Amino acid sequence: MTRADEAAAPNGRTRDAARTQAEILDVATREFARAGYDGARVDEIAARTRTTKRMIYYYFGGKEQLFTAVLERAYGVIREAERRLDVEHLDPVAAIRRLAELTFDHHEQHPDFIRLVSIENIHGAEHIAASEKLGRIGSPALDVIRRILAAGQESGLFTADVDAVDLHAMISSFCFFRVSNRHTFRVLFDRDLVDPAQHEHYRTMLGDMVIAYLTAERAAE
Amino acid sequence: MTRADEAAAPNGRTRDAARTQAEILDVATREFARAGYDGARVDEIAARTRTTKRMIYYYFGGKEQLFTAVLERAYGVIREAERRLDVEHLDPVAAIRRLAELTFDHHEQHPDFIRLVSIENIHGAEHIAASEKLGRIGSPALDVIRRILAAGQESGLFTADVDAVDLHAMISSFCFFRVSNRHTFRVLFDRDLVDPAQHEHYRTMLGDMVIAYLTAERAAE
DNA sequence: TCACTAACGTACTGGTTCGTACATTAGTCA
DNA sequence: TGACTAATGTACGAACCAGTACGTTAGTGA
Repeated sequence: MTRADEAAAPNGRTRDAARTQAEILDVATREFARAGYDGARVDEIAARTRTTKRMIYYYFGGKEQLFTAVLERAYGVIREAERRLDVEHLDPVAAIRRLAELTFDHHEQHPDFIRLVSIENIHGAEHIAASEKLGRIGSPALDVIRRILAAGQESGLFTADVDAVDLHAMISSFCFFRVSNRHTFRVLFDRDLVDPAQHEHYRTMLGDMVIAYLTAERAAE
Repeated sequence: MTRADEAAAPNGRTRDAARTQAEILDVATREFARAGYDGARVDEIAARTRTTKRMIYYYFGGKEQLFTAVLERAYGVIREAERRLDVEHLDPVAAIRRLAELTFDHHEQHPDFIRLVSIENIHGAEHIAASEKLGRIGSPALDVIRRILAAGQESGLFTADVDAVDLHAMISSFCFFRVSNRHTFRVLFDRDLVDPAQHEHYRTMLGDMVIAYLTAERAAE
């Protein structure tokens, strides 16, 4: 049930529902990320698969549902990474920095995911709204942030009274923008935000920004 | 040469190249922002105009060039707003906050612009790269940031040694994300980042974040 | 081993959509 | 005022593309 089992094939053409579906999802992810929802071609996806267009409709129903399935899997990947994060042993400052870096790294390593989310926003998030899987789960990152924030605020280390969702937005915005807008930013300002040589530079900048915000001395509010 | 001059029309149908072009651009902006580049329909744009599809090709050449023209005008609007900004009389902290708020407000008030930029990034910024107008101008905001940053760093008020482009990226990321990703964010985290009731909340958060970053006490670097 | 079904392939269609060939009219300048 | 051109309208075509009707084969359980 894990992936393909090429060995079992008699002459090369085996029937394997799970593998076929996974292959379609892989190719569809690239195609949707490449060209957007309307720019993506079902025929193109089929052509890059070892199967045919008929199978896409057989397994997923249509282009819309295929895109929804692609989104569900992409969100699943980052949630899994967030779940694996362990910051219990760190102090609040180090823990927040660690979480921010996880988001930073994941976004950088998964530009297709960023593109899919951008595309989904162009379409008003209608696909994830219709998805049952993505509807009411809530991100694991949010739970982590909540715990760190509570510890940091209680100890007096964190002076800002943000809530977890807003802090998540702050971290995500920096990480997301850097990848999603790198093309226009490069053309307009002649700077590559995803230049590997600047990786550490921006990673540090993000952490500094978040920590500075959380620990700043506030004037009387 | 400013806009239309309805008065001159004898019975309602006048020939006015400037007005026709402006009207096409207005409608095209909405249509591209609504549906993305590939989702936008040239026929739909023509239908919502007082002219015909023929005119779109007559004046702009094609769908691609029309989209480029739409982008050029949209960028022109924000650059004009940045040019009008006057922060010379403010101290560096207030000046940076003021500039951040300008970006914040502009992005909030021009969601179509945000969508167009998102769409352009999906397409690798190929249209603005091909544009002569947008190629080598550089944003007025950048000049403003450079001056403020120099003053703030000289006076010792700003401890961070960022450059103007990176600071611009930081400010833009927060403002852009809030608008561009509001749909997925609302569905996934049940929070409307563009809720009018939270306008001041996020505006303050942005300013606090940037100022905290710029003025934070750094450990020895 | 045979029947049954899940998995798969081929060929096609109906609607859509960008773009254009061709025809026409309003303004303007000599 | 008449000729010339910029501006505009109509009708159509060719390609493209999501989706499907119909037919076939591999595995599997009785």
